[in-house]
Amino acid sequence: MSSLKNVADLAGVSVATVSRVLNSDEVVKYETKVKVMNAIKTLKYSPNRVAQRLRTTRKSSRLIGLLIPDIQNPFYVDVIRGIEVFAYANNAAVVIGNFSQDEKKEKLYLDILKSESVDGFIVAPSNEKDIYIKELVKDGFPVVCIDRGLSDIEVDLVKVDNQKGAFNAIEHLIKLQHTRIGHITGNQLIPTTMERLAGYEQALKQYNIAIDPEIIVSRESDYESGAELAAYLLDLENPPTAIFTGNNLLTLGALETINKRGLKIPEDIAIIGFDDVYWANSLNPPLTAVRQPGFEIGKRAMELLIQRILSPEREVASIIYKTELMIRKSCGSKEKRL
Amino acid sequence: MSSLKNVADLAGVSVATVSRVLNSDEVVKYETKVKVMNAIKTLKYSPNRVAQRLRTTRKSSRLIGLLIPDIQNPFYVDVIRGIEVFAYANNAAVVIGNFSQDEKKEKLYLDILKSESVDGFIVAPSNEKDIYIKELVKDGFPVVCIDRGLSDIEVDLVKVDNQKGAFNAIEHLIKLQHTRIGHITGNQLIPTTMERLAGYEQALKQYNIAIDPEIIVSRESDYESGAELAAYLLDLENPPTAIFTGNNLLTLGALETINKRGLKIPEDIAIIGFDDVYWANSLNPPLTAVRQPGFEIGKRAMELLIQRILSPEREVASIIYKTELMIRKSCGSKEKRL
DNA sequence: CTGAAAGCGCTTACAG
DNA sequence: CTGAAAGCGCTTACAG
Repeated sequence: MSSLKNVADLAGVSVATVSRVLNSDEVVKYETKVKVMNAIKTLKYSPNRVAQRLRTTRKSSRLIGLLIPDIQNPFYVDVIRGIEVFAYANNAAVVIGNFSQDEKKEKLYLDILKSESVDGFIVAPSNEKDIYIKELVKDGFPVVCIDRGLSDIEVDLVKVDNQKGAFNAIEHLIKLQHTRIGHITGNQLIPTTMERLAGYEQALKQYNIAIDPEIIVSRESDYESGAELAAYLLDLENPPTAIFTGNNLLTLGALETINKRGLKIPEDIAIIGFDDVYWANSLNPPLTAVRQPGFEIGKRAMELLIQRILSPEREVASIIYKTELMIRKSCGSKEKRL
Repeated sequence: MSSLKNVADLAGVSVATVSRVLNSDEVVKYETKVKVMNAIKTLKYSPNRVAQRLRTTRKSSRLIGLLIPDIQNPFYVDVIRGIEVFAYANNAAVVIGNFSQDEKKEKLYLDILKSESVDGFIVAPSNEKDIYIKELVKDGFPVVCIDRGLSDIEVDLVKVDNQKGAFNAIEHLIKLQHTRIGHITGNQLIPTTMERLAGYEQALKQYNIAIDPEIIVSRESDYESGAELAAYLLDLENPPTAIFTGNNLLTLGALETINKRGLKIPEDIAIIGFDDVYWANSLNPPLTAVRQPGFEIGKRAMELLIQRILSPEREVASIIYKTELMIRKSCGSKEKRL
């Protein structure tokens, strides 16, 4: 790979001049510029991003650090796609860290990313008090949070109105005459879990349905928990007629249990999930779900991050997207139940 | 963030010495080492990976470039997980490029990764002749290919026996008395597509079933193609009784069409897919599929890459994993059909 | 308009 | 056993 020096030699100018034309500094004379451009072309020169990054300031060639709790969750792959498309358009590369909801791993990745001098971070904090992320923000690194915010500290945030989304889901179920609605929540340390639970409770209250703690169950936010907690719910003496699952993975797990028992959806048990998937129609019956715009969330987060890098002093932004209730067939239809 | 210089000053030694203890150079005197260690601890010093990378040689702090055709495909997320876990254990970070089967984007990412001075590449070439990847190999960069090889050039490769996997799938169908088996293949420019097609044809031949080109259909390797091609197959005057789909996305798409038409699986139409997913049991009925060990593939690729970086001259390795036929319920059972 | 020089944070061959 | 110095490939303030 050729260097600035090589280009300079070939063009018969100094490295400073070459650097100037690369950074489109207006001062350089037209003829010089042409000579340099030609040299660049014949050497197929392209700047070394590592060297650029070692300098304190730079305008382009960014590297973005991404800290994701679980890459197996399709919601996050949508987010990643959004980030990546926008990054690509901005000549930025992204370093990815998947910490699997493991704080030790989160810390290690954070350290690696810091020492890679990334220009900024996009992270989903493991919880509201996440000290590592807080430290990052305090230390003045550009960071934007996705999906989950941070308490007691100002930070850019892009997420969804979880409470409203859950409320809509439960309301939908209620209008379909369900009154005994179970809720499989995610890990209760994760802020979104609590917001969705709040939406669930709010809907029940509003429609004067008593909240029964027996049918609100919780463990981790993963597939196995979904499967096991669904089994628990179905084994109850007075089982729910509908289940609201707190995320993608939980939904899929619950579905396994329901299928395994040969239960019919929605006749035997209705199900509505938080998080939509692009293959919701491949499920039988198609899944009714609360859709988060993952791609848009990623894209917006990347935009905010670039802004933040450019103007560290701009006010903190909090972008709350609306969810969309994707009504398909897993909750039944009004006619049927009436 | 503190630098080598800061540590050196605090410890009262030169930066060279600090660097030596960091790189556990045996020569440094015990007392000096202790002083330096303390300084490192009090300053919470951690080396700048960018500066390290700017130096030509280094032993740790690697950066790995990953070029993936489609992050929406669950197979690749398994691969990524495998890569990432092994990378993490080796203090390596991974920069990810998702090129969506778009050659322009592939080229751009490759350029970015090169100028980030990554220590090596793990890539799934867009096809066997992929000139960019070939160039990379010729230029002496450490690269290991996954899923798809390269023609006319020696390169480390980790993949699966696609032909055998497809053969097994078709044989399974045949033993279940299916004789009219449709095949929705992926993009025919992708090597794996052709290998799977070869397995399909081999099985039919071996069991003396005529190959009917009418029921071998192909477009892209994505969801929409799966949905549309399944519709095409089902609309045929003499439609197949079973469909073999060439990958994950194709399977999901076909499932949507089958569900939409209210067809029963496996009674009305049997389906077997290449690629398993962790939520295959959440499908109704559970999907019979050819499983590729994605996680292991990723892990192995990362191992090979590290070896390659350490000894660029070692012989080229070609690791072919076996697939596993995951028999569930989407193809019916022998008893039923007999 | 252009060049020489300093410096970003490291590592390592060379002296001593 | 340790330090001074060169150099990796850039950018930019300072001269001219």
